[in-house]
Amino acid sequence: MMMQISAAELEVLGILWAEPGLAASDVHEKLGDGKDWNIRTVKTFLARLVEKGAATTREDGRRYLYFPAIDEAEYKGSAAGQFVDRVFSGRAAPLVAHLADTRGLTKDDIAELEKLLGELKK
Amino acid sequence: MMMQISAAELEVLGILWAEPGLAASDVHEKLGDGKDWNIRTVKTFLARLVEKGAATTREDGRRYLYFPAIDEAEYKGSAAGQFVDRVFSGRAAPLVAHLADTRGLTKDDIAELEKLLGELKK
DNA sequence: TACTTTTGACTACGGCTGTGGTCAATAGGG
DNA sequence: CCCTATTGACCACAGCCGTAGTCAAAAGTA
Repeated sequence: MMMQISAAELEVLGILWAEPGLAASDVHEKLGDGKDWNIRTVKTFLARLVEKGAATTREDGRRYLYFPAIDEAEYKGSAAGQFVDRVFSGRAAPLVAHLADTRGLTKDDIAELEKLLGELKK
Repeated sequence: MMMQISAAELEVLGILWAEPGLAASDVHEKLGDGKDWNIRTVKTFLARLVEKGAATTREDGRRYLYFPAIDEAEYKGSAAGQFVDRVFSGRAAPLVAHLADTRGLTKDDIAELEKLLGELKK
């Protein structure tokens, strides 16, 4: 059973995956445009990630530096699995079909998927 | 902005998509093996789906028959979109790659995806 | 008719979530 | 040296979620 990480927490964890060892204020600054969370909100999410075992801290003087404690690829794979199970009864193809249908896939997406399929067939 | 439907509610809604016009007790009976929810729990989910506008009712004597009020394909497409945005920055290919990686794709999946890609390229 | 079952309506309740406030200690600026 | 800004620790609070319980009316059953 995979750790339960909320959307907001994942946003924060994503920043740590991209750049481990940030302080809370750094994470706050690196948030995307849409997310104008209060610094305390960011700290709450960091604290919850630590509680959940998804991140760890190292003391750095008066503050903490935060590091991811779970593997990005592993987490994403598991999340993807849960999602297809939940919504698409475990079938990957309908998922891609729906994506293609509602938002379209770029030429790049298609090329990348083809390459991937080529490798999988071996 | 898509309706927010929880995992448990979606399970119930899935039953209504497969067979619209069921009563609460019918839905209860049709639940998969793992889900041995109390009938009252099922009724709570049905009521919440109605509150959220994801299902509607028709009176049938003393009870209600429940019908989905949102389109299955549309919902799934939107859910898939939100998921890839949230976890994979909107890229479909890495999602499939992770699925392949952590759980493997069946020969059927691969064949289906290839067919799909063939159509998309046209 | 008297009892049991089913149904909808309403209520409960602890955990998770998003959002941030309060407080006290400390570090840095003037 | 004093004031302000920053930081962690702790707290709050409403809304959603999973999981039902209670109650009263109605339907079915002996």
